[in-house]
Amino acid sequence: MALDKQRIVTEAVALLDAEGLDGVTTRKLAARLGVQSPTLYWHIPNKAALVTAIAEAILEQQFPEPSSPAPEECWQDWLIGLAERLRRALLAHPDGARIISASQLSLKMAAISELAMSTLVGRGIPLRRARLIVLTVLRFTVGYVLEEQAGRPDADALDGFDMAAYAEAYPTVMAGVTEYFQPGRTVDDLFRDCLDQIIHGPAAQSGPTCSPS
Amino acid sequence: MALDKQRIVTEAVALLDAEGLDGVTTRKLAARLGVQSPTLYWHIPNKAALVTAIAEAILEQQFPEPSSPAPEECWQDWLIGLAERLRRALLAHPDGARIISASQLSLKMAAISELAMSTLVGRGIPLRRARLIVLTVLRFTVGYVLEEQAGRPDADALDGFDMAAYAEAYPTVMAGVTEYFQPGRTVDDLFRDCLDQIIHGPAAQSGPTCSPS
DNA sequence: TTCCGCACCCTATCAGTGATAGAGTTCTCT
DNA sequence: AGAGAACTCTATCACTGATAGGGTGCGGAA
Repeated sequence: MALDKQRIVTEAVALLDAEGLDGVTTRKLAARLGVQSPTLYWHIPNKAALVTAIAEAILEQQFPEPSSPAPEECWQDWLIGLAERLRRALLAHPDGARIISASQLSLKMAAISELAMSTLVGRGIPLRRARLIVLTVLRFTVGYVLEEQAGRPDADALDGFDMAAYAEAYPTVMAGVTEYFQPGRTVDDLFRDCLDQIIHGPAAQSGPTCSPS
Repeated sequence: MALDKQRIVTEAVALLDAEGLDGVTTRKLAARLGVQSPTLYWHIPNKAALVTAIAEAILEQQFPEPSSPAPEECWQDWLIGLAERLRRALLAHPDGARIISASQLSLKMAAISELAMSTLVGRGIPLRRARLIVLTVLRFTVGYVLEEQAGRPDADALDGFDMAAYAEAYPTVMAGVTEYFQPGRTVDDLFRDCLDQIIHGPAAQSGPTCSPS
């Protein structure tokens, strides 16, 4: 089978799924492709470019077409859906958020921004506010998933960890998490509630009110 | 001079300032300390722990004491100030945001969360809302600075880049940035405006209205 | 005073990383 | 048939984080 950039990136994503970002090494990737590692450099300038290509592929997978604008639903719900799709794209692969933030100059990300901003402007939102909202939502989403995917503490870091002391030192944080997850709420709900906080503002108490404007 | 963990971390931060995160290598760090690299492993279990220690040091520098709660100012402004301090802490060193997000189980970060949440709860905000607000603000801030500090595209990635095509493909994004920075606004203003979006909600048009509740 | 043991630093070395130089090999077009 | 582009190879570089294991010096106990 011919070895082109397309096939390299596809296999790189598979390797990513199997071993995580740190496992994506030129040698392992070449081995999977039945080739020696220097060969990759004929098709790809360097590893940073490879990571960027992986990022584009991950986004492409969840946002194939420019993603249709909303038909008749309010822009708030639509934007929340967009952010949730983005989050799902990042969560779909290990270290997804790290990859996106490491990739430089993602065109796909720019396309998402463009789509979101133009949609909001089309709904009558002033340009500046549209920019602020979209920027806030997108960067929040990346930051959120980044922490969500953060390597769970390995055994070394955990043995010197006193759970009881932690709970005592940070009681409010502790109370906050136990309170939230009490009634069967999930981490997806938490993300959703944070988005509501951004988009609907302080008024919203979990639920799409979709006030005009 | 005795070589303890304190001195190692201090010198590591200096090395970070000089060469960025990728320049922080065990050998270079050891050389600066007048020592051989394996010596470091007597004081530090592995490099991940070193990065975590650097993260704590960076935060400590900007948040020395638990950071006094607000005396009489409204919590909105206080929280914005807190986020701005966090942003400044991350911007104060190269790759600051990357370091924070790479560090696992930061106690200093937990302390900041605790401070923020307990302050809001003390002002009468319900526990769940306080958690949502604080979580949103903190993760947004990290995501924001992360992109802010993202390596500007190196010359290789830039030569195949058509600025005109970019402007044509993403006109709304382009218009948004030129509009925003037109009247002498800075990136600090942009961050501030995004925070307003989160904390004051859609009503706020740049300016601390601080409505009750 | 001797001597054991711990704290600390060393040399030597490992496996693995991204990347380059330069020598084949094939495939296509003239 | 032959030139040259397209592609893959071997060999090697400079570095990385990390470990093994041997020293050195200073403590306190005998």
